[in-house]
Amino acid sequence: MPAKTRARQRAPHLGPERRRPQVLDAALAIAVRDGIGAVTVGAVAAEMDVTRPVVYACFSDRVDMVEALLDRESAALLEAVLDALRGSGTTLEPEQAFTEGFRSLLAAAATRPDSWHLLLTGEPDPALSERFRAARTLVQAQATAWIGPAMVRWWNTPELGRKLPVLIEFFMSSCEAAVRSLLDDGNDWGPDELGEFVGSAVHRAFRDA
Amino acid sequence: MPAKTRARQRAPHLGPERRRPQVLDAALAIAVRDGIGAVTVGAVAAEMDVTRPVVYACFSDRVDMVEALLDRESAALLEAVLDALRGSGTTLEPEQAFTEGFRSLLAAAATRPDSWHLLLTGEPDPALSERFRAARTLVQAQATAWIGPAMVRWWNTPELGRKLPVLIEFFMSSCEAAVRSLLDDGNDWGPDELGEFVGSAVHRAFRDA
DNA sequence: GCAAATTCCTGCATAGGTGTATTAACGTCA
DNA sequence: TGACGTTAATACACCTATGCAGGAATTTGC
Repeated sequence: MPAKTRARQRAPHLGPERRRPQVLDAALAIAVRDGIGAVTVGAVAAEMDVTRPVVYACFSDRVDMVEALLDRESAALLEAVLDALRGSGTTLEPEQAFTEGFRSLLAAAATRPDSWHLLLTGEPDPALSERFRAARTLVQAQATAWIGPAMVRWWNTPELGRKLPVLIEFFMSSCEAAVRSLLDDGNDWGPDELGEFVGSAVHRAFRDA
Repeated sequence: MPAKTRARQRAPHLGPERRRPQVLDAALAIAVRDGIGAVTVGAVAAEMDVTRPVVYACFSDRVDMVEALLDRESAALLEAVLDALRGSGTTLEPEQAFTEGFRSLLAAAATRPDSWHLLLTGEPDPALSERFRAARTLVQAQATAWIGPAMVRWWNTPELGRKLPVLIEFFMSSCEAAVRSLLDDGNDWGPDELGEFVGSAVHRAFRDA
């Protein structure tokens, strides 16, 4: 026997079209396991038991590949977050708005934990930090556009123009903390009760700001 | 003319002992400017207008160098944070405890913004993430040891054992958000008033948890 | 002022990553 | 079944970073 027992000496002929999703799956697995810095073309190829040119047939570039990954993973999350923000706008009670918002945020997080892990802990690569920043900035802008007017309507908070940036930063961090708690190993909270708990806490912080 | 006008063809003989702090300063500058992933031996050497072997004379290793940087930068910060936690424990009023704590936290942050920047946005390197995690874990443990008993004393919060991990995660994120707000470019808050504002908000969130 | 030790620079070997051209195997369709 | 186009592997050139020699310059001590 000339070499170690290889499962298959040659991978099946699937073509770039059918390999693309496999490449992104492998890249996500590596990013979650070893950090996004470990997502190299070689690592992805090894993860799917294939050689590097196969990956290059799917994406022109390493950056192109990771951008595709971020696009795919962030699309679902972004939609979930924006839904959470919009959905809770219709609710009349302020506290319910927050708790419902956090509830649906956490429900979305529980559905695709790997995607959340990626977007929360990512950004080691200077060539891609722009894209992370952009995703976060978009959510932040949406949050500002929703929370600002709501606070005027509900509590007519004084000096809101000055306070709002700080409160938004606070809000974003609270969302991250909530998701982190939910995805934590020793966690025994369900998305619903955790959403209510955190949402209500954030509500109290904002109400008398 | 054989080459471009070089300021000094040969750097002065200082020796490893006097170069060590210079190396760390250069490393910090690079980390803040381009991220910690850009802190390579070559980059540090170029930053201080010296060749790589000079850096290797000070630190055996790239990891050794960055660990020394983290040690130096985190030492002052850790002390400041622990002081903030302990100092606010003597205060009797709960709300004052939070506002005072955040005030001294932000005062420390304002003194060494680069260090904070490093520890908040760092961790791209798998070989060093352990150290980042350790620093954060230590602060987290201290926060837990302080906040847990205090909440029992002040409000006798029910089901605290289950809630505390979530609240601590929430608290840590709030600290990060506060520091981020303070270090933000368009920020017009001083450490004191921002500390009071955020501390009071966090207090309301915790009081009725 | 001059030797000697210290300090710095030039250059090299190694390792790992990128991106591409060439070659060999697979699949498919006639 | 057999030929042809598609697909994957091998192999290469290049780059950047690491870590380590040996030779040149500067301090320092006498």
